[in-house]
Amino acid sequence: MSKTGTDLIKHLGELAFATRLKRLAESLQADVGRIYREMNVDFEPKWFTMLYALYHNETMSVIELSNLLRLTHPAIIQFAEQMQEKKLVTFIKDKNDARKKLIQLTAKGKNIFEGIEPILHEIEIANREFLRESGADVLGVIEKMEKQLELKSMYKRVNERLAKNFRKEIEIVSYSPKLKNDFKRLNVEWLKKYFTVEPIDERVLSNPKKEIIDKDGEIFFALYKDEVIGTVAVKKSSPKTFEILKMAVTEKFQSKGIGRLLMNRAVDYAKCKKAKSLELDTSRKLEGAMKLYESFGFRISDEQGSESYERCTVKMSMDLNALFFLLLLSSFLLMWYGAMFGAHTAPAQNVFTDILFKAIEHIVKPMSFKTAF
Amino acid sequence: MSKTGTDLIKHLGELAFATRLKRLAESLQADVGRIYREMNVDFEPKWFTMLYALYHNETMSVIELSNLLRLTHPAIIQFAEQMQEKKLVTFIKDKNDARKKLIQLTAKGKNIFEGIEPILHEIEIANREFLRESGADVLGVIEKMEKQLELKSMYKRVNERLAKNFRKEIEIVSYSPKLKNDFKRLNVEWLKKYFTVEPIDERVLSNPKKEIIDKDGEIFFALYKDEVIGTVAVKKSSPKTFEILKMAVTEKFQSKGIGRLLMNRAVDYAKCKKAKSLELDTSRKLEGAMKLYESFGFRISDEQGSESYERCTVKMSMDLNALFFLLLLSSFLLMWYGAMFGAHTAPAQNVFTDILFKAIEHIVKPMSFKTAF
DNA sequence: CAGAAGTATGTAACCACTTACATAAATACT
DNA sequence: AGTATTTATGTAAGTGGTTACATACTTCTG
Repeated sequence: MSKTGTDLIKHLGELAFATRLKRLAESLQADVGRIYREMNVDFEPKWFTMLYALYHNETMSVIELSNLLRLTHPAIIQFAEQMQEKKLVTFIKDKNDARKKLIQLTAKGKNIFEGIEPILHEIEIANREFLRESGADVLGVIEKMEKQLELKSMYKRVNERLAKNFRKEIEIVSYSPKLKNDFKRLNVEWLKKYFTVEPIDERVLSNPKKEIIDKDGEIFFALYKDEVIGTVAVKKSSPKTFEILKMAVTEKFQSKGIGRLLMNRAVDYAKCKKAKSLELDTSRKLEGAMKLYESFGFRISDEQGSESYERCTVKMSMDLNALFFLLLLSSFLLMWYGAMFGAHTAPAQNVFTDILFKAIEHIVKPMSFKTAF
Repeated sequence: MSKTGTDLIKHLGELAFATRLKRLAESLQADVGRIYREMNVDFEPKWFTMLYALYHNETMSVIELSNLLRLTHPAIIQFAEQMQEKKLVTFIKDKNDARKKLIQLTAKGKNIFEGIEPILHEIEIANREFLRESGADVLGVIEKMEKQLELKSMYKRVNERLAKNFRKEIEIVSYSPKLKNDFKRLNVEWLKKYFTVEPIDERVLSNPKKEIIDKDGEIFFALYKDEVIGTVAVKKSSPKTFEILKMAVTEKFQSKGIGRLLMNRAVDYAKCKKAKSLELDTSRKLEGAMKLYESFGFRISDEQGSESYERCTVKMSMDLNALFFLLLLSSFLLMWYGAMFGAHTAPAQNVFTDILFKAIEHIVKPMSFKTAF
């Protein structure tokens, strides 16, 4: 007990920040609720925002209220029914849209609202004074926090940190015979989930040595604590072109950047082997994978219908010379902007980076590297 | 819609401050909950504080946890049972107190906690960064707000403002025959609630002219919008002493300062009639009333058992000369402290005022005015 | 040492919502 | 014009607590 004082939530600081904030908010809400109750107006505090909205808007639909009050639509329906019981609102069918139920304040409803206005006024003043006493622009800070969360939710913030830590523990290794079964297992997992294991898949997955390694290729594996969680293969498909194929990350560990680690190794391998271009087959169905490939510089070179394969294939490719040029261009742009903004890492700069990268992508995307260079 | 933008809660500013705060807190909590869920640890976020407390405290009772986590004891019991089902805690009977149920983490519970520690660490850092981005000492501001509320709750803040506004609309009038029934009605209301209407009450309440007015007395009434909501009587009980009696405020309007308004008028009346001392009868049962009388300077002069009356009576009295002296003393003290602190109305000064008044009361309370002067 | 008062736990019912799912009507897309 | 998709509402069940009340045990008081 002595280790944590008498208020654990407070003691936990940033770790229980949300809980503490909620506690404060609930204590304030409870107090306001008590005020209304003791005034014995025939009215419940939870209705207040809805009453306010209807007082200023004549009629509103359920969804409109739901959006305005940021509550789910069942909540609006429940409140509306409670208020209807007290004869504070009536329901009207929308003439133009038979689905819509319009909610409208009755005369009694308007009266109640006008009746509680003096109370509202005092609540507002009491809150204003309370906020002033706290010595900071509290509403401003809240607004800032809301905006910060809109830019990047707390979920994303924590998750990104966790993924980064996780990636540090991943080891990428090359093919060895004892990993043969993992190569097959990992690929069969997603093939079965999205498509079927076709004969050509079966041949490659069962004979990695013959089908990949012996074709001037390599297979990489992602290891996490002795567990094989991902793989990718790369092989020569023509004298100056390498193909990337059989990329797989087990479901439990997806969206954590393992694919990127594997791709990095595969592309590096091809570069070492003096590849001039890279290609791969994928499918529109595999959105995540396509985004990953695009981020590496792959562009769609040939979109087939569902003719030859059951899974309608998208061919993607990338010219490694063009990529080199692009990197050079980016570096120059980055240096220029670096000079402009100095060494700060302020948000403004990040926004600028985003715009810059978007712009680069816009220039680059329409080009077909195969023909442009 | 256009009048209120797309977020009513934000639009309402100070009026919906608590709701907005709660919304922010809940969105943060939901995000953290999602992190835990996706980590698929066999653990729910709501248990976290309890797990933390038990990890650092070996065993804790239900009430101890309830105080530390600031949750009600049924909440603790519910969480504890859920955690027991997952084999995270066990229950032990306290050897010294058979009522007590001690909650203790199992080995599995400790393991789970250690397992989520890296997640906790990232949550803490993500929150810290988030708070830093918001550009103010948010935890400090929250602490300040909590303290501000501890000093005076939002309920009290709003209520005091409302009561003040309400009192402005109260009119105090003197006796007139058409108020005769109100005098009786208001007094019968509380007499019936706390005691019974005894013959002596009945006589006074039914003959106000003869029993009060004709004894060099007066009856005052509090009016609110044509409604008679309170009354008090004052009459001469000996050549230099006046008695205050039959004070009543209808239940609906109690705790709003009406009693004080009535007492003020009654005491003023007695002063005008050159009274040297005031006296009244009341009962320990009527706590609120006794506090009011004390705040006017009345002190207990004679406490009878329940002999003569059914309601065991407390006699209170006050020497008006002594009161005058006391006021003089207070004025001097106030002047002195005014000079010391200047014209500010900072909280420090209010605290000082409190101490000062407490001190004055301590000096004054033990004195029996009847004998001291 | 009995009885009153206080404390620790247990339990039921409620509260203010939410999630998940269902259905009907409107609109978009061949 | 017919079908697929989207939108608006309805409904049941769940969630994370709370309040109110009951019961068992302990401590205080005369």
